Amino acid sequence: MTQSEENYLKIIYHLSLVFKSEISTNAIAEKMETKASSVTDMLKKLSEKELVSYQKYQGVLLTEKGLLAAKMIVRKHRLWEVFLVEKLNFTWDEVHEIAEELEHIKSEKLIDKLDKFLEYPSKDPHGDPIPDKNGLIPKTEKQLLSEIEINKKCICVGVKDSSSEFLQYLDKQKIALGSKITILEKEAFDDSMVIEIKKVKVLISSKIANNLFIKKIQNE
Amino acid sequence: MTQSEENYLKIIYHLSLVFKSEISTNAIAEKMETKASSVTDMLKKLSEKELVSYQKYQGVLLTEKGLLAAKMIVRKHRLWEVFLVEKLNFTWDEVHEIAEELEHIKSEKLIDKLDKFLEYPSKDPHGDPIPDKNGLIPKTEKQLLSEIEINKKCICVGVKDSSSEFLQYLDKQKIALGSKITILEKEAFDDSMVIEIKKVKVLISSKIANNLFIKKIQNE
DNA sequence: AATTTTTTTTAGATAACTCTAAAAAATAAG
DNA sequence: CTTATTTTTTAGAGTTATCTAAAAAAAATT
Repeated sequence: MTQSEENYLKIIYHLSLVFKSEISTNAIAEKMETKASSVTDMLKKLSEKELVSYQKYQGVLLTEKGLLAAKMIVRKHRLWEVFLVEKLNFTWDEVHEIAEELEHIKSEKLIDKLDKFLEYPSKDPHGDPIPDKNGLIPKTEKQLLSEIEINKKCICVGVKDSSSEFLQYLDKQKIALGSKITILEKEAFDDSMVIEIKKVKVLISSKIANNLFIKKIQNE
Repeated sequence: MTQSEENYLKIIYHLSLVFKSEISTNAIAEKMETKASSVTDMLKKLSEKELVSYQKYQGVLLTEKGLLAAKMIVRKHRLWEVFLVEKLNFTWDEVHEIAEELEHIKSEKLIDKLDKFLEYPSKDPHGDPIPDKNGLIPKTEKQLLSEIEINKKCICVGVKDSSSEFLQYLDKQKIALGSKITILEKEAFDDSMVIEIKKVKVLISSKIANNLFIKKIQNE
């Protein structure tokens, strides 16, 4: 499988988690930052290899085989991210691009040994789950901060947007995975909120609240 | 720089360590397992980029710029090999192919952090020196086992051939980097020798003796 | 239901890297 | 020093992945 094929598969996979039905040519083109005609060519190729089921003008779905292949790429990407942060001391906003390259290294043994070296992590530095070698993905209940009621306590478990800008903003506000957050106020007009984190009150816009995954703390 | 360009540069570099003068098109083609015509095309391209100085029919030499670029690829390759052996517990005969892929990952910061993580190793798992970030290569005096006189004691410091077959043969004979070797007998007829290693006598063919680098032990 | 707009596909072209076959240059041999 | 051999380059073609522009199909609008 070429690097390009792997990139397409991965993007189709991510899109299919959002839109449960067929993925359109244009949706793929936009994510890949390429032209629809290029996508059509690639879809034919992936279809030949039985990695996707593709009907002209109808979009694509991953086959079983394609789904597993996509999960293995995601597994590699996220394991490398853990390595970069945990072992090489990269910050969480720096690792995505490097992992985009590392995820294409072809050696199952390498990934299994890396997994062991990292002590079988279940989440990457952004809180996203790491598929195991059979493609099984650890389920975690998580909600967007924007969905939580006032006065609730919760814990930050992931980010929806993992762009450097957003991650660096979180760093600045001292919000990290594992941080405890209490919602003090909600402003209905613009959906902003005031939260308390490490004894400090912080104003959070709706855009931020819509990109931060949290888990409610039980028994509180 | 593309992966292909990097591979050519690296091979020209390795060849230029053996043949000190211009490297021929055919020599490169053989090492790259490709056709001479493909090499000619690439040499023109590398020449355009001022990575090699190339005169039609006269072979190539690396420029300063090309030499440094080649050394950086070698640096990456060898650092990744150390990582694979030291951290992921690969054996020394398994790491070459994986490092061939890893060496093309483009991030200077990654390599510097990897270097630090590995505590700035000066040699890879086969005893080859690792260029530092400026391209400086730690010099080590080493000789082939075949060049050593009878009754001398020496220490194994590297391999000339790093094919899996040779490395696995060495493993079988319990010969590793750092092993102490004493030459007990030399047979002039076929240049074979008997050595003692870990109290065991082993017959070594001339082919083996010509591919094992050793350093004489001083004061003995 | 017909028309307009959007989406998707096809057709043809380009760039990087490779190949085969033929031509040109360099080297070796008689 | 002329001829034969080897080496290297050129010319033309194939592959993969991309693009633009035009055609075809699907979806939306009047």
